[in-house]
Amino acid sequence: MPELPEVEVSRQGLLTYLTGRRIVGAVVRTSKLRHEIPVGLDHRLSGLTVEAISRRGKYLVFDCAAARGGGWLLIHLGMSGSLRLVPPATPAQKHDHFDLVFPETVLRLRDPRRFGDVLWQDGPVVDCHPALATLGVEPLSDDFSGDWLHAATRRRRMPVKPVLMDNRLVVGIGNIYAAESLFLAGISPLRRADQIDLEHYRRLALAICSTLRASIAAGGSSVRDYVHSDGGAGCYQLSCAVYGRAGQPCPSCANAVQVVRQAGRSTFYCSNCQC
DNA sequence: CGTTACCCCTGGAGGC
DNA sequence: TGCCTCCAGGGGTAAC
Repeated sequence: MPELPEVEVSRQGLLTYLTGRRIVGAVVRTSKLRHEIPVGLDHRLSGLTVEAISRRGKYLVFDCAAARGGGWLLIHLGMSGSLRLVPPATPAQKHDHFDLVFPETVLRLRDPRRFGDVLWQDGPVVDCHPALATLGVEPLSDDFSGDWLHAATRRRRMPVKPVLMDNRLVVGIGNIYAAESLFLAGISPLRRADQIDLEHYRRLALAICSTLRASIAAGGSSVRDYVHSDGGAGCYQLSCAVYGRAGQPCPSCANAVQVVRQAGRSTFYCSNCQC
């Protein structure tokens, strides 16, 4: 579920329901996800108001009266995390690790693999939190471009695909969108990052932006349902050109889509269209 | 410094 | 039916 577009659409879905709402408590059922959930978080959150919800990379960032003595709640969904709004007193199920409780609704985090995170940053500044401090550029911001990408990869001898997934460089690009963007740009995922020229990086940056934006636009309705309590019904499937399609015809040239292993992850691509 | 190998954790799919 | 292996949209760390 969660790469940048899914997190962004979740954010947009939650905005309407939670902005301006007062937190009455939190429930921690599993203390350790990727990191330990801070002790006393329930007490710290109680009485604070959610003033805004933003996103940094794949983190959801809840502004809990940060400028007025509160702080920031950070939620990362890892590989298998999901958020739902459920009615108060809805029984928790297996893997429901954390609740943010409001008078009229509960934001519930479910995460079977527990690669997600619930973190807290006290005070007015969120960027100093260790989880955010080393993050790279937002791919949908003005700071991101082909020229920037080209300059930032001059000493990167790794294949371009794992470089795209390095969140110290660019955030939010996971295994799916790395593959899809490289396909759209006609660049092989095996190419060394430092051997790709400026023109191709300009194509790649445009491909990344359009892929992410299209996914945000397309994901809207389904992830909004996902955020609501009716999760499960009508699971939305993103239509991919190459990801997950090993052996199937490339949508452009009909050659079989290839799959290889890079840095422990599957990489899908068309060896005819991408070079 | 850049790069690799491995670890964290559960569940689903498919082979036998 | 069970047991086994492999795979999964993320990310951190130790070691070379």
